[in-house]
Amino acid sequence: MHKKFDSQAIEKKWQERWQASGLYKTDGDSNKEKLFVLDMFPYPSGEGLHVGHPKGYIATDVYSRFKKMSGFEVLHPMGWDAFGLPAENFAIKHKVHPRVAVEKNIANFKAQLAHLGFNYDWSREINTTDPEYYKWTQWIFLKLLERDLAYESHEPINWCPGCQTGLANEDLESDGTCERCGSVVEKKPMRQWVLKITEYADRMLSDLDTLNWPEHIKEAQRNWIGRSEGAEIDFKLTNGEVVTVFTTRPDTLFGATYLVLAPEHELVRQFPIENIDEVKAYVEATKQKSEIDRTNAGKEKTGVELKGIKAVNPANGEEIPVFIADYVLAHYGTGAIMAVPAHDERDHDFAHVFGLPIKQVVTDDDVLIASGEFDGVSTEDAKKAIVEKVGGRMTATYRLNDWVFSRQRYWGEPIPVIHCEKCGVVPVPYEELPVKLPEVEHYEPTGTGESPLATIESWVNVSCPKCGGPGKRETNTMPQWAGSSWYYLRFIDPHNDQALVDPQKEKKWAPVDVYVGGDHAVRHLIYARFWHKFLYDIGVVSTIEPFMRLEFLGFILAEDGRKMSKRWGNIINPDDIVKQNGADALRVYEMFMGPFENTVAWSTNGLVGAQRFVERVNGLNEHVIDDEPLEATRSLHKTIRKVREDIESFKFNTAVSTMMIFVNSAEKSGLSKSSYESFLKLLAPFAPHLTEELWEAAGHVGSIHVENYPEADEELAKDDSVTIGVQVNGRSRGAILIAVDADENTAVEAAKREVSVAKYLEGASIKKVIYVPGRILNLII
RNA sequence: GGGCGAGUGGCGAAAUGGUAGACGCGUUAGUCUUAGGAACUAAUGGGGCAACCCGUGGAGGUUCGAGUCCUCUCUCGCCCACCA
Repeated sequence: MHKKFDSQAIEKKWQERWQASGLYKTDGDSNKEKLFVLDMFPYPSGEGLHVGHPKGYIATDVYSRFKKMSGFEVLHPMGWDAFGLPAENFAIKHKVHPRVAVEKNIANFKAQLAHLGFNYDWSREINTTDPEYYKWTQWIFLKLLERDLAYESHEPINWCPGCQTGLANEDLESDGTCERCGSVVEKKPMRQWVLKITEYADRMLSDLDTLNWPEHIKEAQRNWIGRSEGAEIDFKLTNGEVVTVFTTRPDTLFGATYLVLAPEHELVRQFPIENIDEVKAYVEATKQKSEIDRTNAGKEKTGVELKGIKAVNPANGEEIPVFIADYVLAHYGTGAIMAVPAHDERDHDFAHVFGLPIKQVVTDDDVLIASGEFDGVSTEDAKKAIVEKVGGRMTATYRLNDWVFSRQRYWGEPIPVIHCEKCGVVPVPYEELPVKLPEVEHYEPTGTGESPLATIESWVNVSCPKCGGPGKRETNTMPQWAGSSWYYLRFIDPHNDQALVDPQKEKKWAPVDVYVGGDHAVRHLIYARFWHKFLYDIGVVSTIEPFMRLEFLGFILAEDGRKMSKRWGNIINPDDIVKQNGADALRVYEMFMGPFENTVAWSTNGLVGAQRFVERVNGLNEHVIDDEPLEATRSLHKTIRKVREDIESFKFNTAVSTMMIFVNSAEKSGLSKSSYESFLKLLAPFAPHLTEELWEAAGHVGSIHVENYPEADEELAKDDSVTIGVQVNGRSRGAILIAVDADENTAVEAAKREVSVAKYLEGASIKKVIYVPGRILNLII
């Protein structure tokens, strides 16, 4: 029977009691086995939550409640990733301090989350914009600087004219536009701070194997790091210089008929070149081009020959021409290539435009020809041999570039260094951290490539910590990804002002055991892994990886199949659902919608279905009887077994459906009080409010959420008879009900008695019997 | 162009190689009603009066038996991409 109930009253009652009793506080001194369950913490936007946001939070809530009830001490915290452009842009538009806007947004988010009954330990709440927090973000930067993993560079970087700030490669869409504002990103030479993430490329790649992550996320990371095995080969030039090229195909060296340098290549500036004006013009023209224009694969190849200079092919001594062309990228490999038009499509196109020789050196069978002593050698064997012969080096290169780490915006962590005329870059002494963001009149970017901080002279002008002379503070700030690259560690020890994290506590809680989120397959996870490995190297953390298991979630679309957005007016606020249908119904529905990793459209009808289920549970005590039939006991224990397995593997949809099946059958058969209470415990992680209420109504004093999660009794879960399908010649012809342990003869005899089967057996002899007990009987006639 | 996934009813989806479509939504019929977008009962992949036949994107294959394994192919999604 459905039994409606006042969900709002029940939810309010228990949410208040839980908070008052500190039920969800993590015990840092517990002797229980630890488990760190973490959500990707949200950016508290002004829009508030829509019903899609809590999906992951519900999952971690179910999982951590389940684990707590299974005897684990669970660390399950929440915090705010609150630096970044949206807050700043909001502040500019509405003329309020970003801090004020962020505080307001956080209060709103927190209230929305509270209505869903999550079991977060709020005493560990963190906020990346809190100076006590970003003190340690700055501390990490100084440590990186100490180890030469942070450096200043003047190379051209991505500049977004819309946001008026430099960006990392990771912040660009694949079409070369800014992921925030959609502007076409330009290349602009400017001073910036860069982190040597490439130093960790190999470790980030190989340690992926140690992680329990979805394969497609690992693959996305491998793609992003983009390791290519190949060789560096030196080409001598006729003017005495040497150009080093990177190639993955050293076996084709004999087919290299010209050399191409990136227009930005440093040697280009140093050559005495006959057609220097033409070359300069081309270099200039390249600078003007956006990344999109330059990397558009379909367009005709352009370039300029460096006249008066030839290169010598080290394989055969041939003199070959040298070009600059924009299809060669300065920041990949060595910024120079040997061109093999016969075996590379791009080189072929270029050779075609410039009328250069095309020399085939590999057959269709991957065997070398026209390669002197290497003729007949396989490409695989030739690679090493040729590199050795010409004195090259086998090496690897990466698509990944160092991390452009400065932003010319206000709302971020100040980079804690001081520029001194005498001493150069001087780190702010550790004891002076945090370098707090000063108050400013205007947060608008200056547009000059300088941060708004540069306009506050009283803040900028300081004395050099080293020599005491006049110095200027660094006015660039860190990117939004900084604070989120280590926040999981702060949850372990959120109020420590002496260390980033206490080593004892770190050993107890790290790493994150289960990490849940979506949307950040590459950036956040790459950056966080990089910082974690660095923190490992300097002894702050004890594990080589931060997140052992990752569960990637699929989003919830609006009912119309589009993304929920203000623009489409299709946003559903969880507060409204909580009011109309109840938090438990919302939670059950979001877990039931489909596989956790699937993106599924919201369905109000589906939600009502979940609500009906919750209401049936509310009426289930009316079916409690003194002696339940064996069938009901069996059903309970099978349900327990399945629900436990499903929660463990994040298959929440089938966990819910299993419980639905149980309720359906228990309503018909009746169930004992003990089975009823076991079921309440089983459902408690999904519907914490109602189960708590029913638990109390059943006469219990303590919370259901500290009860032991039910365990299946395998003996009681066993069926004694089972229906199995019967096939004749592999086609289904009926079914028989037999004992689970029935032998083959019994099964065959039962099949012969079954009318629907028997008619196929008439006048035929059984040649072969395939009998899989409990599964299938197949008779071959 | 390269890589990784995924294709099952009207919809979200289940299914250690063993009666495909559990569970939920929707739909249909009925019951009860102070007529409501409530609840309950039953039916619900397609075709056929029926016995039966056909069905997991398509074509082959392995197997007593294939949604599941193998080969080829089509479509969609995601990631990377003038990356040498």
